[in-house]
This record gives sequence, structure tokens and C-alpha cells, in this order.
Amino acid sequence: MSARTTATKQKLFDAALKLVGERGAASVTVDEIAAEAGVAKGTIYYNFASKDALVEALLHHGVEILAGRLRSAEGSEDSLEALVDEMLGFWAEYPAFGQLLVSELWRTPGQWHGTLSLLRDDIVSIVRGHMKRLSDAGRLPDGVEVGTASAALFGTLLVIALDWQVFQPERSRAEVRDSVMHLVRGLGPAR
Amino acid sequence: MSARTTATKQKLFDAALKLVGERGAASVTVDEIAAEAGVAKGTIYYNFASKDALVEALLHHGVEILAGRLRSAEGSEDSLEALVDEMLGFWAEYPAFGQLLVSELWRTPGQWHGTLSLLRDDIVSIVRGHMKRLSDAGRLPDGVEVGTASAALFGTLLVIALDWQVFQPERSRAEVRDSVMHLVRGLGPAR
DNA sequence: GAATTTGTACTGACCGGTCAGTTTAAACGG
DNA sequence: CCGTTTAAACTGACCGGTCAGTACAAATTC
Repeated sequence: MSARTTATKQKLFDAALKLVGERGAASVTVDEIAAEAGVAKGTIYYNFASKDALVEALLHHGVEILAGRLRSAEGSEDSLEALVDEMLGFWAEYPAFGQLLVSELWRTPGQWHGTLSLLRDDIVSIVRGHMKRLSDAGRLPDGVEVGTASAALFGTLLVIALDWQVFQPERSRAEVRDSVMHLVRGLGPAR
Repeated sequence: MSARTTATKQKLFDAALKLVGERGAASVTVDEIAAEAGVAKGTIYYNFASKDALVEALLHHGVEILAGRLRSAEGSEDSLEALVDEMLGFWAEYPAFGQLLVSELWRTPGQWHGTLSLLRDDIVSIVRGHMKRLSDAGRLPDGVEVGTASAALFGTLLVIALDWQVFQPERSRAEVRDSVMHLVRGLGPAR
């Protein structure tokens, strides 16, 4: 793949991510994506087999970036906090990706459900790795299943990040992160 | 409004909820909704001004039901657990509504965003009522803002419920509820 | 080293299907 | 009767996908 093609695909990813995140995959037209990317419609079909294929590639691309960042948080001192922080950072940087993910991930017979399930597993398994190490170190209370907790943490962070972007954009990332950590470790003691 | 009309609207709500939840508002056709409801297409346009108006009415309808249930949980002994349970029950009963909500709620300039923000506020304020009472009773740890926690709890329950329906349908509602309560009160102590 | 060929990337007008919404005339039902 | 529903045909805008042709740089030929 030439540098030219790579650049074009990147432009298409950026444009598609923005529009699809904002308005949903179904209601965005290929013409709009082409216009946003500053590219002719035909170029899209030269680089991708179909509109669906473009979205699918986009999904893979985004998850790759996220997975990379989450893995990079594995070495930190406070692994869980680093994970949360990294995840919030990713959603802050690619809010449209969060919107895309959230609106497709749980659509049961949806066209991307298969792909998305796999991608979700990628992410959740990384989260599970973090959790597992906490658990082995005895830092997780009894009765909390690592698998369940990982899936829940991922989903929770996703919606909290979206809620942050949309309804409370004035809050800082550190502030939100601290709130999350409070909730994750906090609501318990008082009961 | 006659009983006949009410019945027709109910059929349309059921049909629209199912289809729109599964496949998204944009990609469902009015003809499909009519067929699913066993009603002529013209009937839809007799009862609603447009496809969008139907979806909007659907949103209001669903939120009314949810709000009613959450309010009914206010008298319980363990108010928070009752709230969680009631909410999980609602999402279990109307999974398509959860899918619809989650895929539209955070779509920033989306056509439903205004309506949905108001509806979200309705629900979150009920949750906040529950939390406030906990807080006044000194059962919430310091540093947890009631507003933030309420929004987070609502969003979290929404995604956990969806994840449950889609990826772990074999788990019982009580099981999920206990997991949530564990997470809400549990991850803290061990750190 | 000019002329020609080849391969790759891109263009945008165009086509055929789809779908929201309309219209109408007739039936139904309370 | 009158509010409601039906069935079916129709309109017109819109949209995914196609395709013949362009641009251009790197090889190839003479």
C-alpha cells in the first residue's frame, strides 16, 4: 500500500468517524463522507468494497488504537487508575468512536454485531488482565468475579465518558477520573 | 382519544420499538413498522405526523413507564437496591428501548438529542432523589457528588443491562443485580 | 533521453432501487 | 354518521454503487 493510499484511507477514516459518530452509520451518506474527506465518491469505492466495509475497517482501526493504549497502561504503578485514565483519554480524543461503538455494540442482529463482539472481547480481555493482577494481589474483595467486573468496567467507562463529553464537557479529565475511582472504590465503605 | 385509537397506537409502539431497537431508527422503514403492527401504512400517518413524530412519541412513552417504576421503588427498605432492581427489570422487559436510547442519547447534534436530554434529566433526577436520601442519612462516603453519582449510576445500569441481555443472557436478574450492588459498594474496601 | 507503455489512484456523472410521504375511494365500527 | 382504518397506486427526492475516463509517476523501449 502506497503512502498516498494510506493518507487517503486516513482521511476517509477521519471523515467517516466524525460523521458516523455524530449521526449514525445508517443515516450518513457515502457522498457526505467523500465531501468531508475532500475526495471523490469513487475513491471510497476504490479503497473499500462498500460503505459497510468502510465502517468495519473503521471499527478495527479504532479498537487497535484503544487496545494499544490500554496495554501501555499495564506497567503503571496504580494499574487500575492508569487504565481508567487511558480509557478516558481515548474517548476524549475520539468521542465519535464512542458514539459509534455504543450505538452498534448491543444491536442484536446488527450487521456489525459479530465484528463488534470480537472487538469487545479484545478490549475486555485487556481489562481483565489488569483486574486479574489486582485480584491475584488480593486487592479485590471477595465475591467480585473478574470477568463480570471487567465487562462492567469497560461499559461503565464508555458511558461515563460519553456523558462527560455530552453533558458535562466543562469537567476535566482528571476530575472525571477521580470521580470514577471514587465510585469504583468508594460507595462501599459507608454501607 | 377512543379505545380503538389507543389500541392502534399501542400496536404501533410495540412494533416500532422492536424494529427501531433492533436496527436503528434510520434504517427501519415505515412500511416495515406498518407490517409488523399489522396495520395499513396510512394508519401510521393518520395517527402520527411523520416517522420522526412516531419515534419521538415512542421515546416519551417509554420514559414514562420507566419513571413510574423508579418512583415506585422509592418506598422500599433498601432504596438503592430496589432502584437497581427496578431498572434492570425495565431494561429486561424492554431491551429494544435500551438499544434505542443508548444509540441516540449521546448523539450530539442528533434530532432526538433535545428530547432525550430532557427525558434523561427526568430519570436522573429520580435517581438523584434516591441518592440524596442516602446521602442525608450519611450513608454515602465523602467526596462523592450526588449529581455525578446519579448520572453515572443511570448510565452504568443501562450498559450493564444491555451487556447482560446481549452477551450473558443466561444470568438471572437477581444475579446481575447482586453483581451491580457488589460493584457499587464493593470494589473499595480492598484497596 | 525522448517517446511510449503500464499500473495505480482518483474522478464525478449517472443509473436503478428504495423509501417517506401523499392521495383516493371505499369499508368499517361504535 | 363520523372518526378511523384499509388497500393500493403514485411521487419525487435521495442514495449506494458503477464505470468510463483522467492524472501521473515509474518503468520500458528505441
